[in-house]
Amino acid sequence: MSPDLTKVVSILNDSSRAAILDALMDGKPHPASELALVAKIKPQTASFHLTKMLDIGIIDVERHGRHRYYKLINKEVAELIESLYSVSPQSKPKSFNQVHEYKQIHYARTCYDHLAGYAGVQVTNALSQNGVLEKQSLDFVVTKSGVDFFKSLDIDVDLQQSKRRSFARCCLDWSEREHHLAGALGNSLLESMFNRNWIRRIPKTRAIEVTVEGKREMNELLSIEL
Amino acid sequence: MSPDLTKVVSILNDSSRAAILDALMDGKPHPASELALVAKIKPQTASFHLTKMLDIGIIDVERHGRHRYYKLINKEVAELIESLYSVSPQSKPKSFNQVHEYKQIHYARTCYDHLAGYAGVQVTNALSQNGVLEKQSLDFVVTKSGVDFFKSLDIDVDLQQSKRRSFARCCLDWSEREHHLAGALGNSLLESMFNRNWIRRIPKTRAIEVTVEGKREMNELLSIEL
DNA sequence: TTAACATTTCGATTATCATCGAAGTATGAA
DNA sequence: TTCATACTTCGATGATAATCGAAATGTTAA
Repeated sequence: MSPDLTKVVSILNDSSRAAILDALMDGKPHPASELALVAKIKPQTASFHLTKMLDIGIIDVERHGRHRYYKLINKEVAELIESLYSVSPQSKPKSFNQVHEYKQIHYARTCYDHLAGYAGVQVTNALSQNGVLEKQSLDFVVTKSGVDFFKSLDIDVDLQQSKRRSFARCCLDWSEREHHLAGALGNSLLESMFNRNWIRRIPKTRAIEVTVEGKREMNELLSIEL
Repeated sequence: MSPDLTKVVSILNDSSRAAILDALMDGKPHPASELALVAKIKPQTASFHLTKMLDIGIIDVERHGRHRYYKLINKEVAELIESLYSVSPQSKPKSFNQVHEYKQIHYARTCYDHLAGYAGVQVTNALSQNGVLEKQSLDFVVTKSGVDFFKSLDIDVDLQQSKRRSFARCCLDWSEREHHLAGALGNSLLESMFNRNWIRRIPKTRAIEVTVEGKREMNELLSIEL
């Protein structure tokens, strides 16, 4: 069951909540105090917004000791928000620092639990061009040779396919306005890239940097220039 | 220059404005009094909303005598609104009458100045399958044989292509969640279908009905069952 | 137990905004 | 001119909602 658009739209209509959701777009749990900080509001106000978002069912809480960790309820919500942003470009950044962040987040970032941004779209397109994936409506299917490709990255395609969650969805990238790979396969690929030290999280943001090693390996494997 | 998402979102967040915009989605000019009527608000209130939408630049006015005709400023805005609706299904209709309207509008409607809904998507898909169009990212290109096909409907592809406005865009259909044909070519096709009496406007709505003649001809031409 | 901390609930304040009555402007008709 | 119509502007009202101080709850650490 997908979330109600009008509710999500009214939630997104407030700048504090938009900031909170942006922080949650990495798919990981964040404590309430941190979310208050990024939205530049007092903890009470953040709590007010968080219960509101809990009520309409787009986020979830886990209690650990005196902390409460909030996260997006599922990847459908992440994709809905991502696609809402993709329909129109966001406002231009102002300060020097903003320009830097803007570049980072456009280059590579996590979208829920898979890779997005320029790098995410480049990788996805390369996988299509090299005959690993084939786009089929709004999903990808893995080709025969694709199974071997993923095996070389320690990803068991059959295992991923058997999981309950959707396997290999197209997710609309707001910065590139093209599709990138999402779903269980997209997540496995992201994890594999972390394990191989091809990519690294940039602290305090959901931006990602591609290591020198990662650029070399991916150039060799997929003929892409990152 | 595409409209600012956050502004459009905040505009769409009000039910009166949503009703007005829905009425304007047929791309044609409507007098202010009519818009007040469909939104079930007093003329002053409608005027308030209309000036607001004028300010952010998503609608336009034409004065004819004592009337003022409002319309969407361009098809980009129509497509933005259409795609905002497509990311999540709208609420279920209640009354018998609503169910009827719901069915009509899902079956076929105008989206700005091209054909949308089940019929619109069917026609677009058939054009792809019959080798008339090819999807290329978020646009369509007309094949060699496609040029002849359109000529048989009195549409000069070269002429349409030379126009300033975008030629053959993919527009995301909110009811079918698939792409249909938009742009100058989509508009020409709609006009041609009206001229041939294949389709007809259903008064007071932006719903469209396909005539018996239209069903027969399109079945013959494109092998689709409408 | 006590103190510090994370978070929420409550209550008050303030800001924003949709709504509509009343009055004003412009146009067309008689 | 005079009246009706279409629409807008102005001003008041009421509803909604974001914000935060104060106080309460619960949790950890000493």
